[in-house]
Amino acid sequence: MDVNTKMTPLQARQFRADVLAIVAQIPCGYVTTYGTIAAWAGWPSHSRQVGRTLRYAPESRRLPCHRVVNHTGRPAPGWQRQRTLLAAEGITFKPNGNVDMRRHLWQPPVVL
DNA sequence: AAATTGACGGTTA
DNA sequence: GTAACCGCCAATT
Repeated sequence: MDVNTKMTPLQARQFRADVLAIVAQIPCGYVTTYGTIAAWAGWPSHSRQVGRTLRYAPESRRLPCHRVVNHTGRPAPGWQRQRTLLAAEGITFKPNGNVDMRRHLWQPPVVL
């Protein structure tokens, strides 16, 4: 689709669905970033919308949304429990409290 | 309609 | 390593 035009409501609905589907694929012990998810969903400049989607994502989906951090490895602001959940999966942190992205960053499989 | 906000990304100093 | 910016865009005020 045309990435230079505003999202139609239909596209926004599809985007949110794609975001949730991608999050569901993040393996245990790994994390990915908002920007990565946005790009794989087909809207590379919509990383903020990924964050909004996950914030409003219902618990009933039981998605591993704690495995999504920003590009510096910083956990979501105002959600202290996320760090506990990540640590329980074996995620290691840098001295500054961010996720060690070099070890745990997951990227969706490249389509050849 | 205009300004602000935010679970963000990237560059520069 | 940190901090200050700038770009981004739907939702909210």
